[in-house]
Order: sequence, then C-alpha cells, then structure tokens
Amino acid sequence: MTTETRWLNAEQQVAWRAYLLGTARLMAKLDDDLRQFGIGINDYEILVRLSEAPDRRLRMADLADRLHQSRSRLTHTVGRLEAGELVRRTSCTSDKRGVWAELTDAGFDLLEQAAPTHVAGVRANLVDLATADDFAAIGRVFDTVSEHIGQR
Amino acid sequence: MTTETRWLNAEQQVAWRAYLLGTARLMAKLDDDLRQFGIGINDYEILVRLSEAPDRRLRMADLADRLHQSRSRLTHTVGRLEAGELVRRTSCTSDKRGVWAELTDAGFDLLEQAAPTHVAGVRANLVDLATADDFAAIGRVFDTVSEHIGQR
DNA sequence: GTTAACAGGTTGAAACTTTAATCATCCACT
DNA sequence: AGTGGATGATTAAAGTTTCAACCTGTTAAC
Repeated sequence: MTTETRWLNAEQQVAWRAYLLGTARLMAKLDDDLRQFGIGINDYEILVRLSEAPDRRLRMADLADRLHQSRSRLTHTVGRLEAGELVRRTSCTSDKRGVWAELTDAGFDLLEQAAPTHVAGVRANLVDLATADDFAAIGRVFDTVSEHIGQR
Repeated sequence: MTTETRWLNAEQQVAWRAYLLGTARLMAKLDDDLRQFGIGINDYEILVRLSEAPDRRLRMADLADRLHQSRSRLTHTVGRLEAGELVRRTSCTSDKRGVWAELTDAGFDLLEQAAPTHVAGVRANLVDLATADDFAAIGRVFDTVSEHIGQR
C-alpha cells in the first residue's frame, strides 16, 4: 500500500514561499547592515552569545549548540574573530580537552557599536512590519519547530 | 541630537531567536531529507521553478531573481546541475546575450521522486506544527518583509 | 553608423562551510 | 591501574558561495 502525498494547498504554498524568500532577503539585508562594522550576522550572533554569558565566555561546543552550527564551522569562525582580536581562546582548566571562547574588550566595544544598527534593522525589516500578534505567532511556531526537530 | 535605540522587549527577543534557531534547524533538516536524492534544498528550488515554467525553462536572470540569488551563484549551481544532467542550457534566440536554463527529463523525474519526501518534511517540521492561523500569519509577515526589502 | 552606457551571463580567485579523519582527554568498568 | 569507548576540539581537503573583473550583445544618443 502506497501513501498518498498530502501536497500543500494554494495558500500554504504561497505562505511557504513567502517565508523562504522573505527570510533570504531579510538575512541578506541584516548581513549588509553589519558589513560596515566588518562582521556578518553569524559573527554578530557569536559575539552576542558570548557577551551574555558569565565572564563573557563559553565553551566551544556549548556555543556551537546554541547557534546550531557544526563545531568545525565554529572553530573556523572563532579563528577569524580571534585574528581580529574580538575573541580570545583559553584552555579550560577543569576539562583539559575543552576551550573557552571569550569576548575581548574590543569585541565588546564593537558589539556595542553594532547593536543599535542591527536592532534597528531587525525592527525596520521584520518586527515593526508585523502586528504584535503576528510576530508572536512566528515566535510560537518556530519555537515548536526547534523543539520538534531537536538537537542535531 | 542622538536617537535612543528601541531595543526589543523580552518577548520579541525570544520570538526573534526562536525564528533564527528554528529556521536554521528547519533548513538543515530539509537539506538532510533531500540528500538521499543527491540534491540540496537550493537545487530543489531551482528544479521546482523550472518545472513550473512554460516549456520548463527560464532565463538565468529571471530564475536568479525569483530565488533571490546572485547571478554568479546561479551560474555555478546550474553548472553543477548541468553536469548531473538535471538541467540543460541553451542560448536564447530572441536575445543573444541570454541563456535558457531548461529542466531535462531526468531532472523532472528526479523532482517527481524527491517532491513527496520534501513536502512531507515541510509539513512534518513546519506546516502541521502550526495552527492554520499561525501559519497564515507567517505568510503575511514574510510577504510584507519581501515587499518592504524589495529587489536587491 | 559610431559610440557610450547598460543588461545578461560567465569566470577565477578568495572566502567560507562541510566532511571526514585525527588527536587528546575524560569516564566507566573490570 | 588499565582498557575501551565517548567527548571536545582541530585539521586538511573538498565543496560551495561571494566578489570583482570581464566579455558579449542591446539600446539609444548623437
């Protein structure tokens, strides 16, 4: 017995494509806004996570998980950020395999400079374009999505 | 006079991050589902657009615009798809600068094979996880986003 | 009819990401 | 204590995307 495919109906199809295209454009725009600070949205997210962590540092694996990135990718990216003096790596004393990625003062300063621009972009191109209810719906849905798909 | 930054409030912050993480996980999952067919979600979207077009072909620039990709990226990707015999390039007769990207029969067959899996993934990991209203909200918002950001 | 500006597309190199292999340490069990 | 299997992180190589330069053909002005 074969299972019949449940295709998307017209409205779902349209919504799905709007999401794909809108997301692509939004990310490109936010990336663009950050270019003046010499970083991309991916770098930005890394700096933010570090800035919020105790002692402004996080274990590499932990950081990778929070960003849903491969460890390898994070190693490369942090390598670049380290070359730019925005992040520093120190070896973890309690687990000798481990490495801390720590935000430098320069990294923190850059983040403070970039944050207003970035937030303004998120507002102007997403948050302020949606009603509060619609934006809440987005949060709800993608929270469920994350939850459902789970860790890699 | 300096403008005060309007930060995101707690709920907005949470929703924004849910969207970022959920989108990352969703795309990774869909990509993964397609790997068994030897293509990624980006290739899939290209094949779909071609399959829907008259004569199953589109001009390169047109296709690039619909996917919000750079022409260069599309050239490279179509080159790979062409090497895999899924797409064929023919020069456009009416505008000698132009090139048609055309879906081959093999490309169409692959698409028919992959589509049920892909659609099932979109449903299972997004559409069916949301209420109809919430999913409609996503369509609405990202449609506005696209509109607002406009062409590159 | 030349010429200048522009549009479609490609190219190659540089930048970035992925994949698979590797190394070191840690943990649990005997 | 010693071994085997995980875990944390990096590396090299391969694959993909971006960026800037380029070539060809079109359009429109003179």
